[in-house]
Amino acid sequence: MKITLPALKIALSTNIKRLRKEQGISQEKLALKADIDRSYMSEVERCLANPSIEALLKIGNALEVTPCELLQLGKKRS
Amino acid sequence: MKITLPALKIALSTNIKRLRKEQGISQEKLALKADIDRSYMSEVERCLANPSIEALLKIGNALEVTPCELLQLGKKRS
DNA sequence: ATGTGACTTCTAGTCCGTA
DNA sequence: TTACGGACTAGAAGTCACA
Repeated sequence: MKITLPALKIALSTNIKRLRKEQGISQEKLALKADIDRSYMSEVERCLANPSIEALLKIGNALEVTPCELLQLGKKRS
Repeated sequence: MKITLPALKIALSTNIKRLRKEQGISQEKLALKADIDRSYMSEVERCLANPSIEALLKIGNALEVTPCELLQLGKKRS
């Protein structure tokens, strides 16, 4: 079944928030580490942005996960 | 270790080409199915584009895989 | 069937501020 | 510390033509 864009954005947002909090860092610190703007990071977490794979990669590297993991949806069985 | 943007693009390109050929469809047909431009699809496969997660989603849906699978790097062990 | 160039439009992404 | 706004610039994405 097809995934929707909102669902994907929510998955991304959830994953970022979870990983960020696990590492105990603020949105701003993460943005700094990922070398992207803090207001844009905020938009990503609020599901307002539509980031490129480059942005995804930067965030992933800052959180030490693959871009793929950032997009992982809440697990489902086939 | 950090992933580089070129590496990610190559992974994406490779995955798209592989899946597309498995399904025996042309770049053009895939572009049509994904509702994106044929020339843009060509750029993605040649690692020239930096697609958004929306574009990723469209291509993934057309190929019936998750966006996550499209970004999967050539398997490596931890 | 695909690559590529030239061009346009729109949005990704930055930078600044305020609450 | 985060949400949210406006104004701006860089680059994603669409269209068309041609090799």
